[in-house]
Amino acid sequence: MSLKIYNTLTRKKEEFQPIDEEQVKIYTCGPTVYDYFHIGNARAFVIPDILKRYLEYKGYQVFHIVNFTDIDDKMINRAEEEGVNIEELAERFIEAYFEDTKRLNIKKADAYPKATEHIYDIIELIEILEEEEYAYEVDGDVFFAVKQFEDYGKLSNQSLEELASGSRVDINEKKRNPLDFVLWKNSKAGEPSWDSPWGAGRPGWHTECSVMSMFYLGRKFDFHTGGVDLVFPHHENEIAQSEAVTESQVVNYWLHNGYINIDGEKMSKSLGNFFTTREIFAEYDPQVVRFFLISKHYRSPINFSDAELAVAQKGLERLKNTVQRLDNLIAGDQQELKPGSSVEYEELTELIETKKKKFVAAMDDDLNTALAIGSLHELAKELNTLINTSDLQLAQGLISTLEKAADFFAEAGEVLGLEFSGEEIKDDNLVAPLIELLLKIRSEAREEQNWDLADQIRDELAELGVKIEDTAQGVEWKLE
RNA sequence: GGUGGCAUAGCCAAGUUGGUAAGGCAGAGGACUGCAAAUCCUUUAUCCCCCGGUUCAAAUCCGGGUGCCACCUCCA
Repeated sequence: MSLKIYNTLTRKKEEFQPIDEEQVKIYTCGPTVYDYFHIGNARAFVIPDILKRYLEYKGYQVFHIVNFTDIDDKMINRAEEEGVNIEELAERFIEAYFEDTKRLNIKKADAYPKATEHIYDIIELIEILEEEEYAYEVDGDVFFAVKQFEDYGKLSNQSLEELASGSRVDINEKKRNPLDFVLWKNSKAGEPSWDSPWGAGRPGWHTECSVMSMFYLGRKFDFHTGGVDLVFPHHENEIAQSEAVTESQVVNYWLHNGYINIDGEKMSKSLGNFFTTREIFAEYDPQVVRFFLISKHYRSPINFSDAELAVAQKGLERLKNTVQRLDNLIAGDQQELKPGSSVEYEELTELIETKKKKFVAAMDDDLNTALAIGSLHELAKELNTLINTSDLQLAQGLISTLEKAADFFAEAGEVLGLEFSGEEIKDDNLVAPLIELLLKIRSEAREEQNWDLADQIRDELAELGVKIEDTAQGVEWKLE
């Protein structure tokens, strides 16, 4: 079985053929670090993480680059608003990015280049484009001449004429063609700038991704990911820049995730109807947020709401519950085991295999996480039915079969980036109130002179390392 | 105007090399339970926006229509 991926470039599902059998290269358009990222951005970071994890599951080594856009209009404006310098602003939100992606259980990329670290590489690329007559300079601005690039429009499946007719582009007298885009921007007074052959200025947005992707991944790499809104113009322009230089296809597979909507309307920073990911973390476990994001196919638009998250929470809990029961049974008192024949559980073993195959087939089919999760639910249902059987005998054959099921859940969890079993990360704040609660019960028991219960609470808490002291001022406790 | 996509039960949602509708949530019934909660099980679409066609067979293919969303301006 092999992985099939929908390629925006060809508008078809294609069988994945790695350039290098050993190592797959992925470039992801990362955030502009002027704010906390919102739940829509989160999707664009989780989806490539799923791709990466699944490729690793399939035995590939993955080399993944995520860039930070740390110089552009938004950065300049926000820095000014907040009265900080741009570097500080970038640093702050890069840190926030790492915190938030960590909580979403997104694996680290191999490198996180910043645009400002590659200014001279960007200048070099523009110089080549200028030499080859793909670019022209007007008063310190440098533009890419889209007419010079024959394939312009191939990603968004648009011809220049079509793009022009629907164009809402501002008329810029300097441009030869309204669709020409800025490679190098002449800086205004007070703006950050770098010296260049065209005077002081800064790079245009699209250029950095061409430069950084080829710098780290070479002139040919496997995947480029981003949100659908980046198809045009960002990725279209990136193709133009890169391929004008390489004269051959740079990216094999373009992956674009769908939007997150609010009440059917797209969520975006410009519309202001967005929720930052960390805002949502205050209400929901990051695992739930991740589960929500992958419970639908990555190319479909998804609606975001409190109700949807609540549904995701219940769905995830259901799976976790089953795995927990499984773990409990497996860890159960081994002495109680009765001899059992493995033949009895052959059916269950087959079932696990079937669901596993379904899971893999779903992931193979354009990363159909929704279907894959469905197979987990199906297995959970079967296991629960079995576990609920009152005359369930803990025979050795059953235990090893249940272990297979638990292994499968662990494996699936690794692919999906979810933890179904094990200790939940409980809020530390829970410990103190719990102990206080027990102490209150103990006090009540003492008042009723129920010394047995009171002592039991004290002794068993002591075993757990909680030492109780009855003082004149009341009950005190401490952790040993 | 161009381009891409969507329309499946109360809600969310999977499903095209055509073969007789996954899964989740809610609802209903039940198991368990001193009570409650939690948990678990069962159950819910004669039918997949509409019309027509191809076929032994279509949610899946073809033609036409309707509605919705996105991109064509910074946006994941």
